[in-house]
Amino acid sequence: MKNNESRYIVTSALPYVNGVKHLGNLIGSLLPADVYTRYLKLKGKDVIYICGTDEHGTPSELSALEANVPVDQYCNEMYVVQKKIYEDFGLKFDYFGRTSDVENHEITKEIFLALNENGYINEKTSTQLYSTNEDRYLPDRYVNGICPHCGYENARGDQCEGCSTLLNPIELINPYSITDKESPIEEREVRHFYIDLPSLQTKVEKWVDSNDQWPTTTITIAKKWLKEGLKERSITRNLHWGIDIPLEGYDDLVFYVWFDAPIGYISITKKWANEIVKKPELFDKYWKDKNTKLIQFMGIDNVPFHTVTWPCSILGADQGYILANDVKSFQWLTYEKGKFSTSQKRGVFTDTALELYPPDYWRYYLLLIAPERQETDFQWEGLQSAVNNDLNNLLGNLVNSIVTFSHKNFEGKLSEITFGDKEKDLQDALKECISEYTKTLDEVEFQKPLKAQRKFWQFANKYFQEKAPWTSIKTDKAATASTLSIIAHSLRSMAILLAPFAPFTAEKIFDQLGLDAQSVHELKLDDIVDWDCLVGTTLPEFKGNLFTKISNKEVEALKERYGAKEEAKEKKSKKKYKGEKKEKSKKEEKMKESDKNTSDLIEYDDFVKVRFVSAIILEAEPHPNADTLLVLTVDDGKRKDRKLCAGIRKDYDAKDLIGRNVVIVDNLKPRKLRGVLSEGMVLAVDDDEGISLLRPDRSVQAGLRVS
RNA sequence: AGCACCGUGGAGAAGUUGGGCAAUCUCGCCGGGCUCAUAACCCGGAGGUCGCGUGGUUCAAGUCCCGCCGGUGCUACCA
Repeated sequence: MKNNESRYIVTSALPYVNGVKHLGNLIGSLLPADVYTRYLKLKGKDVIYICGTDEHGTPSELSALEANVPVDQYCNEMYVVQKKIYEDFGLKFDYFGRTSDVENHEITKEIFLALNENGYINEKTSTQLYSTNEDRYLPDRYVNGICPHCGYENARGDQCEGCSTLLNPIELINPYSITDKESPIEEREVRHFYIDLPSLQTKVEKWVDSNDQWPTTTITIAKKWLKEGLKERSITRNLHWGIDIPLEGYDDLVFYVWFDAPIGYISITKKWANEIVKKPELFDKYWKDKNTKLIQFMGIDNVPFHTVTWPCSILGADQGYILANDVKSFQWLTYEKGKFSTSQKRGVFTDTALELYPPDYWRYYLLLIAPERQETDFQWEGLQSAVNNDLNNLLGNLVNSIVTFSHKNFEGKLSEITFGDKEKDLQDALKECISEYTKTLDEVEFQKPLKAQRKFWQFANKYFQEKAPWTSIKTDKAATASTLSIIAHSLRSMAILLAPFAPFTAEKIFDQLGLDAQSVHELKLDDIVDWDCLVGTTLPEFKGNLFTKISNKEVEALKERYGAKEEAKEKKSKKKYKGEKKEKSKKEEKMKESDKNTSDLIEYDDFVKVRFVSAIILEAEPHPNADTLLVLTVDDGKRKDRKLCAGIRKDYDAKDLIGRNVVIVDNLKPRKLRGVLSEGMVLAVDDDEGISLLRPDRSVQAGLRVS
């Protein structure tokens, strides 16, 4: 039955070794790849799941520096930490390796040499900034300085956030290292190897075009890069931590992490073949046989590397490695309407998640909201609802019910099933569930197969309710026994279907049904429907609830603790504002009513907190990135270079504003508006005719306080 | 700025590739039923001009086209 086509390699984007990942990273590739692998196994396919840590590059070096340990030791430690977390989440890799392993060094060098042999490698020199105290060359994003175009003081090496001009770090005035601001900076000539992507464009384009079954987002991104035309790309860096260049005289260089990281998929498989299963011949069978299907999971940011640059390396090296058959990408997961942020401590990280709740709670909820088509939002109430309503009420309670009822009346013995109309409906519902489940999983979707399962859970509850065994027990014991038995069999099917998504729960259900818990992972699609395998067996005594509900109190506390509160409030008020705007245009009367409301009076003390001062406009120019904004330079009595963004462009010409008196809010927290820092706010009113700036009755000097 | 994606009842999502009879699901809300189980489960109901345009195409648009507004991401040496 197993033919050549049923061999798969599933990969998840390699998590960077630096630090514990948040839930977005988990659902963005690791978790779906695990579910998909488990599903392929359920289908009886020959499949391996390959992942590992991506370890090279500047961030590793810096993190190690901060932790005050050698970088290799740092990576060793973090590798262990991450690996443990993923295992605890039930991610069942065939092998979780590392890009710093010797196999990756070897294969990366081989690929480089092959590319060089085939004429796709060029050497070039460029000027790079070097931080003398740190003894490091500075990647673009690790250097800040004054923007030569707009004078913005903290322009990044790659792009000025003030005027959004793309920059080369050597253009910066007074550049400094963001990791050591005091360190003197030198310009140094360095030579680097470049991969000649332009020469490989036709080949990779042909390959991309042959993959019209890819998800749309994947294709769109790949084609966009190709359309713009590929540029030569440097594949080496002046770092210490990385893979050496296998040529004489380049001891100061290592490969750029993005060159060697994806090669990790190959090298980790090699290590798996050699050391885990000890069948070295499997390596070629998986990676060099055209009948292997490579399915890669990743966040959307990784798509260009997996559809364009890495395939270019493989195609250019031409060593027979296969390319991806499917590149499944995920959008971002947001956290309570904001971003997950390591620095601001917003969001839940994988280690703390496991301390809070069992892995299946997270797996179920995250997969239910998997950001497949669009960004989706993690919300504590969502987790609560998924756990309480879906898992506990529908599934857990049904198990609970059957076991206790059966023990009360039948000593846990399961009888044969008598099939009537209702039973046939239940069978049909399961068939439909399986059909939806396989159809959507074959399309590499995750929300839908879960929802299909939930639908069946509901159906089973409904059946149970309609059969009302607590009533029938009084009159017809045999029929009641049959009802319990068919539900017990349904639960067995549910467990098998659920196993790829929530493996621990599936095991628990099997255990409660008196089956071997581990066997739930070994059964195949054909084993799911079975209406007599439990007949005559005895259910074990009730082993306790499958789930524990999450209380409202807990949710409140969690929100507080993990930084969800503030942001949520902010967003709410934003929404309200939007809503008001809508009403304003449609139902203005309501607005007037709310104006009359006197409950919003403030104390004098509140008023004096806001410092309104007079100012004079010195310059005005259009905002580079926003059609509605003007950037004003004003004299506020203290400085003559204060910049304010004002949304008045549709009603004012920049040139008419020079020299005008205005009133500004002096102590408003500066905020960046579309890339330009606005230090304050100009007062204006707005009616049907447009915007009108406020000004003193006669011309006055700048810096006078409004009182 | 360019490009891409997104904007669907109070909340979160599906539906947009191939336009078609009642816009789907989960939660929340209102009312009812049942009691084996963890205030569970089951049934019924209210609530949406599918961001905006009195825009275009069409017999027909949430779905295609145009414009606008809002949000997010990417723009190649952070990974």
